[in-house]
Amino acid sequence: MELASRYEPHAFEASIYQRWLEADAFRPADESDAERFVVMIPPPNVTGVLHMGHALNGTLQDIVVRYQRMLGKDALWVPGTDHAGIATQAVVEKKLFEETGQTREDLGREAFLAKVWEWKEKHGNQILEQFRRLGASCDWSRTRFTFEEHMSRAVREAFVRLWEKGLIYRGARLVNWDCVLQTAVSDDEVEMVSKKGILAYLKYPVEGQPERFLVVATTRPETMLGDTGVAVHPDDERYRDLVGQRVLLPFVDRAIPIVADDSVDAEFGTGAVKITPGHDENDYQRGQRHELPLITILNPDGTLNEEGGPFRGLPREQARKQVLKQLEELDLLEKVEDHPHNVPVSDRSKSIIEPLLSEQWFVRMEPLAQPAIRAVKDGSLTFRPERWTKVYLDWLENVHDWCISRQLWWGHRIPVWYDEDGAPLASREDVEIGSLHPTTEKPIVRQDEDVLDTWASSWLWPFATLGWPDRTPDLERFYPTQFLSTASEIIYLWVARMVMAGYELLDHLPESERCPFQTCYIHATVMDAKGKRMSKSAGNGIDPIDMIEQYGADAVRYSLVLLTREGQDVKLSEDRFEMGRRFTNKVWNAARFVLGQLGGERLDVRAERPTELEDRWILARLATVTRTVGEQLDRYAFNDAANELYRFVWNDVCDWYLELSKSRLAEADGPSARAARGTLAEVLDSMLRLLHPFLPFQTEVLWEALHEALGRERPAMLVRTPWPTPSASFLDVDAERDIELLQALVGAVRSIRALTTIGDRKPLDAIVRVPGAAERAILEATAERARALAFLDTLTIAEAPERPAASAVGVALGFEVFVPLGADVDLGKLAETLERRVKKSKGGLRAVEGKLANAGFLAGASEDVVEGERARRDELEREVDLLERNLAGLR
RNA sequence: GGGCCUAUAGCUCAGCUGGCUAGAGCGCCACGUUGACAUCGUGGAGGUCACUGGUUCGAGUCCAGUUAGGCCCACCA
Repeated sequence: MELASRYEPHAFEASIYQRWLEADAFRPADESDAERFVVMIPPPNVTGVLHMGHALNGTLQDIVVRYQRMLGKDALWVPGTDHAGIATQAVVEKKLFEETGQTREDLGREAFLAKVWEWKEKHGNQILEQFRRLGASCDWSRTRFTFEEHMSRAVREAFVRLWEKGLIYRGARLVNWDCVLQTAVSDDEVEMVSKKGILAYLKYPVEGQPERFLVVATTRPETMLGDTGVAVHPDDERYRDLVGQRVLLPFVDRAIPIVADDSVDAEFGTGAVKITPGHDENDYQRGQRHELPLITILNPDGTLNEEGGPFRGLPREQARKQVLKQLEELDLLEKVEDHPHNVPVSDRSKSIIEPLLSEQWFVRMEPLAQPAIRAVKDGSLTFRPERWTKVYLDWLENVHDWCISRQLWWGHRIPVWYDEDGAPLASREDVEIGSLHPTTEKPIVRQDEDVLDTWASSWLWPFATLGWPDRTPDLERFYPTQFLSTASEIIYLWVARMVMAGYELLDHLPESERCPFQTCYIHATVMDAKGKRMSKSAGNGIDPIDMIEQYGADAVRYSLVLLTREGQDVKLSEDRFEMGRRFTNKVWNAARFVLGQLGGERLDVRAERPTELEDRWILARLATVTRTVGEQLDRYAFNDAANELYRFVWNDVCDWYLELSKSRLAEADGPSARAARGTLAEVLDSMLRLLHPFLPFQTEVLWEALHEALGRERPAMLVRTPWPTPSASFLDVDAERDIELLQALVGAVRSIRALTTIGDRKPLDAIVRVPGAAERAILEATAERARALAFLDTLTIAEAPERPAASAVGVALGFEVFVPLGADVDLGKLAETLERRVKKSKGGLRAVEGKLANAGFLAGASEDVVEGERARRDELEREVDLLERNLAGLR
């Protein structure tokens, strides 16, 4: 096939992906004894649009899965989406309101849910489509959705099991109330945001002591209407006589007690704090300690209820202003100060969270946490980077009960039914209204209205996707999984809970096999160029699909991996993708060059024995790189592997091997040319395989072209081709060392040539004197190719220069380079160059001598190492000597 | 308040268990190619490795402290 001179990703990506799908290339064999390797995608929200975090995470997972597949394992990557209760419901409600002016209540539960499903069917696939654009090799036949029928069964099974063990309870608690979405949200969905805020000093008249006031400081004056006490520190002299007395609450004329409580900080504000048990977690606890009543002053929508006295019906923000205004009019407001403080904000609606007393369902977490803690302690679960282990453990060791009920419609309905007296019944199956409660024998009258937190389904993800609670073949075969890659912010929300669920619910397995994944890899957070987190609201996001369209999926993948150091957040700007684009272009052109050389002739690559030093060298490098990259991928060191390949492809293959081969390839069909072609084909073959996990599309195209160029039959697709094995027979230490000599020679000639002119041209020939006979032999053998690389017409390797009168200058590494008589060498610059090199070499010499002189080093180092250092010292000494002689000669 | 992370060339970052004569990519300067590479190659300038102490024969690398930036957790009204 004809290959364009520039890699054009769009010409291939879609069709290559289609061919993978048609070949069913991403699906593990139905029956196989091969080792398995399983990855579960962190299901993105159905409402989601691919962002850079997804793109990075998708790339990393795909690299792992493709690599493992090539190793011959049954690699399975299960894709899917999360129904994301609040987020999705909010999207659809908003759309409904915009289009028809209706609310969900107007439609009713059934009809509204139908709308959400309709929306999901229409838009819910977008993000998975986007994963395909990236090249994700998921087994799409196993695509799952957290709200599908099967998941509902799993969710109910889990709920009922926990219920039966007494781990689920219903209780009145202060929960984080989202007044916009009108639902409880969990602690983990609340974000603390720093706000300007105020600190208001309110004067509460002391009962029975006219003209005496107790001043309390508060950031939320409107909650005073729910006050049921005032607390001071027991040791606070100022208020000692007031403890046990009462103050009169303005507006509602309620007498509330003054109590002493250790939790009060006498230094803060006035040292007196109002107690509002219904609207503050601390106050709730103080209220409990002092047996104070609890008054709720808000409606679920955030307006004041009948307890609000004159402010009833006002939204809380307005109530705050009104309370202050009217207190001022009554002369009960001492002052208002600015007071920056943290305010809880809902992740979803961005509205300020209100602590509100309500009836909710909870899961007792402490017992579930124990096995999850053991999992990391006994090594069943490893975090990468390791430091996240501590974050995970800290949370588990101080875990709070989990509020699992949500006042939403879009979600798994809580599988609890009540009889006419309100006695609950949890059931795996739907319970018919009117049937009898098995224990109370009273008729069932209703199902609980609430639904479960989204995470109450996604915590079952690693096994429910495989068929649990049924003991399906998939579950038997693919659980537990090996690798989970996700974002740090969901270690609590998701990762820890999955581990708990695995241990708790997969009780048919021995404990050692329950942990849902072996390695939890926490990927970098993608920041913008200024180091700010990328987010839609900040508008600083870079759309991965835009980048794919601009640079190609492979380039985007490679750029992301090159930029992402393990454990290090990554600052991203658009121009960073240029790096990946250049690399894909380089690979493309290197391949194009090689393919051009092969030219359709049927070549038995392996039959061609290497004839030259550089053949042996590049094959040795290939063997080393193959081994190294394999090891790096085994330990999920993606960035290291990408760097290794980058250097190999660009510096070794392109800059050296291809260039060295050119003069040989020119001689049509000699043994050297044939060996070069054979080696090129061998290197390209392995290189494409090594690069495939990173650049799946491009390598697949080139793979086909390679086999065509070799006149072979159409091969298996690269996606299903085995990973190369590092060939031990290629390992060749001598070749690696000798090529360094050659590279040094070329470097020396190049640098002297740069400083030399003949008229207005550069000299076209040079003579190099090499000190040792062994080196000379090597260099003579490769002089022809070195000449080409140094842009010379002739290059003579000689023991003694044949034209001794020529300007002789030593540059580096033991060579003396002579250029023709009449050449004009920039002596000033040359001297500078030499001086720099002398300085460097001397520095090196000092270091080596220091090492050798050093008793500790000698004692700690093996004889080989010491020997190496000695050789290095001798070499450096020669070098310094030569350089200094030449420098002296110059002057 | 507790915990974590980061500080190395103009920019973005490598530098694993201490041996470095501190690297890469981009950018910049010079030269060369334009028959694999709307490019590529070669050469070069540019760094007291945040600061202060310590451990060591030897510290960018380890320890302590300081400073600056970022993140997470936490109930200061």
